[in-house]
Amino acid sequence: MALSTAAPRPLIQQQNLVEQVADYLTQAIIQQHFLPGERLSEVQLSRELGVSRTPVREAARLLESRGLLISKPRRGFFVRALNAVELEDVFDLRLCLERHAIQRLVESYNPEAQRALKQQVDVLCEAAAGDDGTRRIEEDLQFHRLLLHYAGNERLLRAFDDLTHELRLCITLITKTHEAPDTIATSHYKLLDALDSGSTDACREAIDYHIGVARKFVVKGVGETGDSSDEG
Amino acid sequence: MALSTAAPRPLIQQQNLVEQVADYLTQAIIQQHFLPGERLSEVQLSRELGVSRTPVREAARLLESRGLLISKPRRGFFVRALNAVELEDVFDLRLCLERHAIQRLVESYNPEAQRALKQQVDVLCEAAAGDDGTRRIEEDLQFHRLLLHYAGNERLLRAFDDLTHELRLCITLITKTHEAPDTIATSHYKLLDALDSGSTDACREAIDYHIGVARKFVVKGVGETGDSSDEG
DNA sequence: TGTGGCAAAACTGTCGACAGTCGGCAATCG
DNA sequence: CGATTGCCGACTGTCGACAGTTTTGCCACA
Repeated sequence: MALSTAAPRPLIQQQNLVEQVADYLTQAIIQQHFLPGERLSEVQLSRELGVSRTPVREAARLLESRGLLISKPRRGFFVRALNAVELEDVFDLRLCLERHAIQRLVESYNPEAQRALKQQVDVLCEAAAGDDGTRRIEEDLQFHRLLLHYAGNERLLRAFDDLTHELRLCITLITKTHEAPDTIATSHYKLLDALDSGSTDACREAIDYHIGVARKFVVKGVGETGDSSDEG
Repeated sequence: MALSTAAPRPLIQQQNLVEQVADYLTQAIIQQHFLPGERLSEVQLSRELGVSRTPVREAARLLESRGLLISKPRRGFFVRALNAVELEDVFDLRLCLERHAIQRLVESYNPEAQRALKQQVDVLCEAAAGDDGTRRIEEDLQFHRLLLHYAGNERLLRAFDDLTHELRLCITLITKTHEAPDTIATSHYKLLDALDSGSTDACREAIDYHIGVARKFVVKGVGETGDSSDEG
């Protein structure tokens, strides 16, 4: 939210039906009101939301491009189900992006970035102490988003945002396996320390460890629930 | 091409209008039939292609998600114009992805991958000797796509494919500044040699050099034409 | 009781139409 | 003569409808 990239958008914008439907669907999927692999009926949704099928279709296409839905021709849209391999790939790509970002960032580290990141870690720690698991994840992601932002490559940030959509696909799972508050705190402060040190090696080591831990927790969680999907 | 502009009847074989329109638009944009920043009228396009606005809209949304078009609410779709900074970001992300891929690949390098890559370099060299600039680029990209493919991370490959769409946005520009055939050949063989050596450092050095050269050529080309776009 | 096939229902892909909105042009006012 | 306001055309966002396809439900038959 706070990441306004100098976008001079209209101050008052009536939100499209498409965006509203997309938000609704996204939340419904994240909160597992639609289970992985479940089919979404356009007509049923449009009746439910009181709009025509057109905005529903366009919203569904949008979510498909974000990796939340999968469309099969003449069959409709299905909630995407990530299996263990796909989730491993997601974390591998995340590692790839964040390694790059933190190394770019350490080259141009400045007080503004330092302050913003530190503040976000504080917010995150506060959230981590609370009960809202979803908020904990979101603040965590927001920290990493800031990291990517201050790396100074908008395209890199977009790639990361695309990834996080898929991460949110199993957010309820993550909330259950998320680390303890103190672990989160120390883990993120280590990243800040590495940045402060100015050492690219230290940064790389810190981000590798950080993402490695997250990966281990989440992938293990998926393995336990046996969440997988075959499509034919 | 496949979509004639005013054919009498079976304009389009009944498969998937959205994909066909998307292909048509993609080709038209790549071949600069629609110039960067140009506005695309839904009604005009639908009349031109002999379909209704619905498939056109969905195809345009698809191309928007690929970064080829930009939509402004109530204004329509515009051909995306990459400025120098955005193009630098694209190449920076490409470097990020390919560095990661080649280091993953060197860990699991096998004869199959080796053979496929070598064969593609041969194809590329053959294309490089010819006159078709677009094919040269496509074979080049195909080599790198294979590289990502054999790295064994499907999600990484998808991120790369997303990037290449944006690269194709200025493909006519790239054809003009593309390296000489012999440069291309030696450059790609160096990558193969690095992989054969099994050294991660050598691989990283090779890919850094490789992408650095490409970046320099393309960004310079954009700078010369002064291609930029501001949006309000 | 289990199976195969047929008919009905439901759904997606596509279409044309309507209404609200945006940008440009001209008439009006200072 | 320049700035402002109201109007007009064009276009997008949204809708309901139709046609072809897929799924479902049922019944006959082994």
